[in-house]
Amino acid sequence: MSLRVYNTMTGRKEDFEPLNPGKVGMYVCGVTVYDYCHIGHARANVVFDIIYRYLQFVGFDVNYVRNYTDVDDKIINRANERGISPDDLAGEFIQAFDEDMQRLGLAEPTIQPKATHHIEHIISLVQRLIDRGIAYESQGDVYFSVENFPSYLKLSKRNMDDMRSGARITPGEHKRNPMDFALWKAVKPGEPSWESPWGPGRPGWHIECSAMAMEYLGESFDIHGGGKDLVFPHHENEIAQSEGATGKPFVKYWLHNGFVNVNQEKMSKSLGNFFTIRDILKSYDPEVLRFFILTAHYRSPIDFSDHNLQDSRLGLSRFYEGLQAASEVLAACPPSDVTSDAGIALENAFREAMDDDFNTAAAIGQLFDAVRTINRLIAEKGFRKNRDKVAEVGALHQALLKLGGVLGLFISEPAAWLKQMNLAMLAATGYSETDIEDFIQQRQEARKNKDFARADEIRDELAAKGIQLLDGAQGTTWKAR
RNA sequence: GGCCCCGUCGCCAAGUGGUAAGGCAGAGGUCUGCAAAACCUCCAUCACCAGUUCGAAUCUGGUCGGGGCCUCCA
Repeated sequence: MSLRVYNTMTGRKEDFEPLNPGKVGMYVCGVTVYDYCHIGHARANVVFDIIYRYLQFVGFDVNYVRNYTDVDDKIINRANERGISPDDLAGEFIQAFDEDMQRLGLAEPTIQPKATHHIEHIISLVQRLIDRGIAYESQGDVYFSVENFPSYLKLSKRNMDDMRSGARITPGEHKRNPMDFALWKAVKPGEPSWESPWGPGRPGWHIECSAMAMEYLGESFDIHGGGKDLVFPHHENEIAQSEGATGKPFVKYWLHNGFVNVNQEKMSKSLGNFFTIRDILKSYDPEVLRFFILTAHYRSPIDFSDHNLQDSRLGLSRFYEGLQAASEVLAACPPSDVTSDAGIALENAFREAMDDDFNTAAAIGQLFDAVRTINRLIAEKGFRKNRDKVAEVGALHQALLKLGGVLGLFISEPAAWLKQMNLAMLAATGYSETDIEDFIQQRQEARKNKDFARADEIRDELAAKGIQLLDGAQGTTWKAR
C-alpha cells in the first residue's frame, strides 16, 4: 500500500506521486510574526511536522520550506502601538516562534525564509504579472486582476458573483474590481518600504508566499499546506499569482489542517478563550500537547479542554510506563540471538495507518496495541526464561521507539519523564517528595507489624490526594494522577 | 444568502460498501494481607426518516442538530 493524501483542490484522497520521483517539495505557510503563537499554530505546525517526518521516514528526500511573514499591516500596527520598529517587533516574535516550536519538539524545516529577504523576487513576480496583463498599477499600488485569471476560486470553490456582492473596496484602495487584491502597496507615512518600479512600497499579503515558494521549490511543487482558514483568500490568491505568472500548475497537493476549538467554542480573542503555546506549556508537558494533537486526524476539528488534555496525559503515561517496564525487564534478561518479527508487523500496521492520509489517530491505536502486548508478555509466568517472548518484547520496544519517533513521541527517557510528571502532579497536592517517602516508611512499619488498618489508612489518605501507592516486589513506589 | 464540514459506546476518537480500532471511565476475574498497577473477560449497529444495494456507519435524497469560511486568522 502506498501513500494517499486528501487534496483540498480535488476534494478527495489521491495517490501521492511527487513530480520528481523520490523527492518532495513542500511549502507550509508560517506565521505573521506580530504576536505569540496560539494553540492553533501549535496544531498546524505539529501536523506538518509529522507529515514532513513521515515523508522522510518512507524514504522521500523532502525539501520543507516554512516561511516567516515579517512585513504586514498587523506587524506595522503593533510596532507603532509599542513604539518600536516593525523589524524589531518581527525579530522578537520570530525568536518566540522558534522557542515555542523547539519546545514542542518540532524538526526544523529545510529552509525558513523571511519575506523581507525576498523583496527582489516579489517585485519581479509582480512585474511578470503586469507584463502578462493580469495585474495593473494604480497610484503606486499594484493589484491582481481576478477577471483576467479565469480559474480564480478553483481551490475554495466559490462563486465570483456571490463573492462580489459581499466584497467592498476599503477607502484608500484603488481597485478596478472589488475582488482584486493588492500585490504591492504604495508606502504610507511611518511604514517600512522598498524601492520598486511603481515607487516605494511594500508587498501585499499573499505575494510573499508565492515568491518564496517558487524561489526554493520551483514554479511547480508537490505539497502546500496550512490551516483551513487559509484556503480563502490566502491560498486562492497564491494560486492566482503563481499560475498567472508562470502559466504552470503551482501545487499538486493542497493539504489543510482543521481548527482547534476551546471547550466546544471557536477559539477567538473576543471570547477570551485564546491560549498561547507558552501559556499552555506552563500547565502541560509539551509532549502531552503533541500527543493530544495527534490523537485526532489532522483534518478534524479538535476540542481543546482540560479534560481532553488530562486524557492525553493518561494515554501518554501508559506508553511511558510500558516502555519503562520493557526496558527494565530487557536489561535484566541475558542477551540472546533469538529474533522476533513483531516489530516488523507493528511497523507495517503503523505505516498502513499513516499511508491513509497521515492517520495519526489510527497509527497511535496500533501503538497502544503494542503496549498491551508488551505488558501482557512481561506479566506471564516464566517470561524471563522464554527467549521468544523476550525477543518479542525487545522487538516491540524498539519498534515503539522508532515509530513513536516518527510522530515525535516517546523522545524522553521513560523513567525521567514519569518522574517529572509525578513531581508536577505532586506539586498540586501540597506534599513534597520526602513527605511521600515518609508516609511509605510509616506504612511499611505498620505492614511489618501486621497493623493493616493503619497501613490502609495511610494509603487511603494519599489516594484521596491523588497519590497512588504501588506495592511491588522491590518495595513500594508511588504515582500521582 | 453562497460555499464547505460534522453528528460513531458515559467522555475522547479511528473507520467512505462487507458486517463497529484504540484510549479514558465502568463491571467481573487473576494477582495482592487488602489494594493499586498490570493482565484477562465484558461493555455501541453508528442523530432521525426514506431510498440504492445481496449487503451501508460508510452511497443518494430529506429532516433535525452543531460548526467553519465568505473581513485578519493555523
